[in-house]
Amino acid sequence: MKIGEFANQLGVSTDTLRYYEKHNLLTPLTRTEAGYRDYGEASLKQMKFILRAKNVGFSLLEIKELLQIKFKKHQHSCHEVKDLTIQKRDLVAERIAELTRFHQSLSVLADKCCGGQEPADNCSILTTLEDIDGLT
Amino acid sequence: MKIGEFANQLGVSTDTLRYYEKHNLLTPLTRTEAGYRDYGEASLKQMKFILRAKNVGFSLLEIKELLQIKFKKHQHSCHEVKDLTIQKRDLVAERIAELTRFHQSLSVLADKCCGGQEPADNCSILTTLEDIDGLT
DNA sequence: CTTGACCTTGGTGTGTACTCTAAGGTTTAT
DNA sequence: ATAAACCTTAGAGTACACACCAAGGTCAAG
Repeated sequence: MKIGEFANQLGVSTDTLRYYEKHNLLTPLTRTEAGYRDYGEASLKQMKFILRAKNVGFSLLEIKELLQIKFKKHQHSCHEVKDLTIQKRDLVAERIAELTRFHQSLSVLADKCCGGQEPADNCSILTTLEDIDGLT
Repeated sequence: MKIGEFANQLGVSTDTLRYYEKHNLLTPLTRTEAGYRDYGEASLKQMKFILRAKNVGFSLLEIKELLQIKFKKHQHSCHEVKDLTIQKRDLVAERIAELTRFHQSLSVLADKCCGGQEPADNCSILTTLEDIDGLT
């Protein structure tokens, strides 16, 4: 299968596939005589793995680690895989916590403001940002 | 006040201050004879505004908008300010929702895996990423 | 046999918020 | 007088995950 058809099947761009190849996430096993990439069943499976991993929030770098483990499963332990997963989960949790603080602060600000059409001279959002030191 | 002292007082780097200046967030009013930036009380206030806005999650671009409103308060309405705030809040909420989905999926994966020292040949995390199509 | 759709490589551009470097001028302390 | 510590500019580099482009080769249909 050439790159275009392969990309279509997966709903990604050919650029993406070449990018993944350059970054050692997925390399087609063979090339045609003309030098075209030739993707097969194995490539399809691997791409699906990558896309699923992306869907749960892993970065491409993390996915590369997962793939290296997957390639040599018997040389790695369940522990390693679970560790990666938990590390990622905790990182995501931290980011959620930070964004939740933002959301909270923004809600407080928004609630303070009348939102009317009058000039913003006394807008409580602006004055709060000018005056208050807290708001972490 | 020269840039180094000013930066120290605020806990930011001199690079950051020059970066903000280049992007029209904060420009010191005057320069010394030698061409050094000279920061005053007004700059301090404005930097505090910027840092607070950053603390609630606004991007530098959004902060620039807020500053433009702040400079000409009577030409803008409360409505505009509240709109910016609410737009940002909703954006943050979307990102939180996405990350929460990630967190959920990662938790499910982690819970499935024993995490033991045995080889990863049958690791449920890997097999789940290989096999299952759902996991959105 | 030529047109159009595909493929190749290598390189640049995007957004965000800085950080770092090079090459040089200024100020302050000894 | 000279070294340390500051300042200046312009420009490049970082992370991340691609998208886009140019210049050219290849393949199937009409």
